[in-house]
Amino acid sequence: MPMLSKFNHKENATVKVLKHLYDLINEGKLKPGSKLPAERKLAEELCVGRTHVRNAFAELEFYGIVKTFPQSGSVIAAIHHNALQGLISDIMSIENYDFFSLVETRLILEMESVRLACERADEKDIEALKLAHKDYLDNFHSPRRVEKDMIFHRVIAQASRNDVIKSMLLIITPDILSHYVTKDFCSTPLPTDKHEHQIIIDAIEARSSSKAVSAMRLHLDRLYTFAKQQKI
Amino acid sequence: MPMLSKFNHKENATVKVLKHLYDLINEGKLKPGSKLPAERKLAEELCVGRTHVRNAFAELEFYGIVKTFPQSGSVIAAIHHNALQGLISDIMSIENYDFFSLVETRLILEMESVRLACERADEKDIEALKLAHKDYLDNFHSPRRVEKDMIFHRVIAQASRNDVIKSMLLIITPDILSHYVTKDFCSTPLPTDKHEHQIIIDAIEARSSSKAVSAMRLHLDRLYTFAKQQKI
DNA sequence: TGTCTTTAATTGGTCAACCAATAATATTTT
DNA sequence: AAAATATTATTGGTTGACCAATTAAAGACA
Repeated sequence: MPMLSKFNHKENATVKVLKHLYDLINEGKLKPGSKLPAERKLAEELCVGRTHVRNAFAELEFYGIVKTFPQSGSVIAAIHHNALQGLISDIMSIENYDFFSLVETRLILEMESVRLACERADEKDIEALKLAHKDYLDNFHSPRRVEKDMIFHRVIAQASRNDVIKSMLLIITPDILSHYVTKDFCSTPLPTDKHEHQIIIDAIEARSSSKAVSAMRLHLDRLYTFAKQQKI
Repeated sequence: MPMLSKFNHKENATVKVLKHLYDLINEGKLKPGSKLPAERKLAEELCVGRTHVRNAFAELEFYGIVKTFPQSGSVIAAIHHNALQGLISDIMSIENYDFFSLVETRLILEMESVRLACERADEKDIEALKLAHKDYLDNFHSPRRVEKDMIFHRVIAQASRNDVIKSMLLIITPDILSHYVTKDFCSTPLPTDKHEHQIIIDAIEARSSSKAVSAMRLHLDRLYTFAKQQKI
């Protein structure tokens, strides 16, 4: 049950608020760039607790279309009402993601991550990478292997010097993990994994981004194929 | 002030809870996979309101490392304590992202988005794309142009059939927008933008992913260059 | 009349009490 | 003694009240 949204949308109270804001925009009662109703007022009008209103506002703020000022109020982004409605609509429709999309996205981000790492990694990064790989090898036959692999990839993301990509991987990787422990994927370690990690390290050290990217693709190919056939 | 984290980290009460959990794991008092302390208990121990504890738990749940069960308690992910600490540490360190990383990530996601759209878009998607472009052209000399452009790109993301990428773009695009309205970027429309959109549409319709990707790169090149020189 | 000061109302942020569901314990029954 | 049942305690979820800061309004003064 992977989520990219902070809130569980089974709780309809929050989406009720979002829907109401959507309607207010639709009716022209809430102009883009203007202050939106006070939390208490909205809560009373919709007969929901103020907590839910605050949750809705927080989610909108997360997506950058609302800015809340303490003891003053909240304002909605000054973009056209059609765009606003589209954004809110998208936010409400955010639910659980399918496994394949998660894996596909991870593949993309990991490939870009390692490509950037080739350009930007310094000696310290490469040292950390080698250490993470050693740690991975030491735990190769233990259940910790999966987590050590995760750490290995996080070190690469760190070396990419792009905190946005790093955070995005941070978000989706645990979701993927929880998915394939239930599907009993990766229960037995493959010896090829050892070499694949080493190839990636060598490519980064040699600053060969093409080699690093293709090595990363190969490394994640089994997961990708697995996700693809799960989809069907 | 772009954030990828739902919570404002200026409020130190929440990070105080995260730090405490980190310490508990460090001291071995909180074992991976076990139940973590009750919200009330933590709140009292740390002399903070339960709201802050709940915020911390919600953030950890967002990143998939805790799961909360109503009227029962919350459990922490059953991964090795080193990995857990790394995740919590990363979460706490999430702050504002630099503009360049945001733009770089957007470029990556947009290119992949349009590549997938070439493979997966159906007639309905292409129709919506043409409509969005027409809408863009109609507002080319109005301040709405920026939002219409945003919608155009969202239609592409929709056609990519990858909701994870779509959501990620949804998160970072408003941040980028707010950045370059303050920097007075894109204040005057460039005629080339019109043709660039059209080239992308044609490439998608012709299922030519290489053309579509390079067209997208070209389309975002001005923004990318702008972000690059802002970085210095 | 116009400006400054003071006061009252409104706002988001925080907290503590309450609710229903769960888990643990005590009690009864077989 | 063991199992089933009833009771109590604990849990996350929710609500309403309170707090300090801000804003709007009213009043005083020039």
